[in-house]
Amino acid sequence: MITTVRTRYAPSPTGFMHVGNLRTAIYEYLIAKSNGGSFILRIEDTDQTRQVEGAVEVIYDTLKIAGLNHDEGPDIGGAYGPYIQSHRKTGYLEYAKQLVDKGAAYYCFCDKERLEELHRDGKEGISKYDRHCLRLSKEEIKAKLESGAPFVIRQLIPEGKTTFKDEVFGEITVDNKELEDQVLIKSDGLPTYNFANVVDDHLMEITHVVRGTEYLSSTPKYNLLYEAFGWEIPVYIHVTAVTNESGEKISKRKGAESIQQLVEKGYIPEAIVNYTTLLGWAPPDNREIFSLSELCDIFTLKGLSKSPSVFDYQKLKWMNGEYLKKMDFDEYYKLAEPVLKQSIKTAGIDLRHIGELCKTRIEFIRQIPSIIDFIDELPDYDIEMYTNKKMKTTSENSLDALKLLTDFLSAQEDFTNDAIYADTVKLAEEKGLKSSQLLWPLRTALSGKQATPCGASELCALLGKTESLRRLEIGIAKLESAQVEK
RNA sequence: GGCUCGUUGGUCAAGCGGUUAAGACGUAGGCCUCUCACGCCUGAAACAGGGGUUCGAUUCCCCUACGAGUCACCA
Repeated sequence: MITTVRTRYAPSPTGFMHVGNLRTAIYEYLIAKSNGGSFILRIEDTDQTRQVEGAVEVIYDTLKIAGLNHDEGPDIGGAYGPYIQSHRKTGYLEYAKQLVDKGAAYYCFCDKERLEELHRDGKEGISKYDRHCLRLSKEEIKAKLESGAPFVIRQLIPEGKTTFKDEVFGEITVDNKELEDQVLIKSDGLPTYNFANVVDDHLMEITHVVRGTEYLSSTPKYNLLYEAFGWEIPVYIHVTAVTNESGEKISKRKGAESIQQLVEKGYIPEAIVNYTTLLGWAPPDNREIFSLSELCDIFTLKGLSKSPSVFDYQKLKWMNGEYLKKMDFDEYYKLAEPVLKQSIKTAGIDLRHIGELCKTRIEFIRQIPSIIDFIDELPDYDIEMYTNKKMKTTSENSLDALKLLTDFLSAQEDFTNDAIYADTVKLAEEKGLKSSQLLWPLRTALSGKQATPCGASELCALLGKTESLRRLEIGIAKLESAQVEK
């Protein structure tokens, strides 16, 4: 029998998606796509008290940013709709009643007060529903229902043990004594998440249920439900949590950032997806840089980790730089151009070239201004920078060098990088100097910075003759006034 | 507290009874170079602890410690 793999990402619309959420979605997507299956989006909004404005849009937006295109969902439809749980409420009660008829569930009329009391009296923190309403006779139930008394429907957990198989954790057995008769249908008539989930997964023919390990302990109850209905149990894949440096599961409350915020901070979506996938999953080989479609080709359940992973910004930052380096130049330039335009007002500068120089030296586009800000305006710098042991320069010989260079550059006609470099080296040779003894002071005078995106000769070409000479003059003045002070 | 799960360098992680215990980020040092960066090379750094099983345990079993999850008419 050939069954198509169907996975679903089933978030509740809280208006926030962090890397933990994203990672679950990625794995669902990859499991489906690596098997030629379908990836479905379903919104789990059965809690009417927690509706958040615009929350569903955040989910659409995030999936789109990440490139996780779903095959079915509220916004695009599909053969198994509707894809918003609150829109499909009609069926749940009927299914719950089926369970009542089968003896796998029962009506409960206990009010909040009684339940609270029950919890309060519970010993040692263990408090299960006491099956008070299970004792009700058929007639009593009928009478209460007819009188319009509010009710819930609870799952009747049978005696024994329940075993289920998870693809990452293996077989897990739990004594049913640990399981509570959980509510299936709430008094507002809506299903609980736990019930809606089972019914919808079955109705939507979901083959692989992927979710966080927080559901590991309720999985036996799901299995009991599937068994009571006589439905086929899906493949379970429980994925571990993503934590912060302190080992706490990341959450909005703990200061996690949303995917949208990460993108706003300059992280490239592909890098976020790449890094997030590797957080809790290891590829069969040693590669680390993967596109989403490459991941589809090589993804296997085998690489999923059993222990939680700490989210490491440092490594994500590195990966972001890697993506920037390998990015197609035009695509990169589209991102860099606005930043370049803003930080360079000087006319006649080839921005594309500057962009090119920056490309391999940054991890974020926003780092560009700080490495090129000297172009518009020479920053005030410390003359200590002229002294460099390795370059064999001191403030004294730098002064001589700058004077020499002023004469030399004034006379220089070919103001291209190659020509200036070659001629400067030649000049140094003639004067019995190391080329660095000219080039180092030159770079310093032109940029006033410890680090520049290119060498001294290229700086000359970049700034032009007039500006270069002007900056040399400033350098000379700085060095001379320092000598006078001595 | 009960139950369930987990524990390889600072972090992500490979390993699936016999290895000098991979690799990556970070870190230290070096090389290259007109600076920085890129790139390249090298180094430091780990099997939580204790018992078994076995000729042999990071790998299998048990106990302890630590951590996580869960115990709602929330998802």
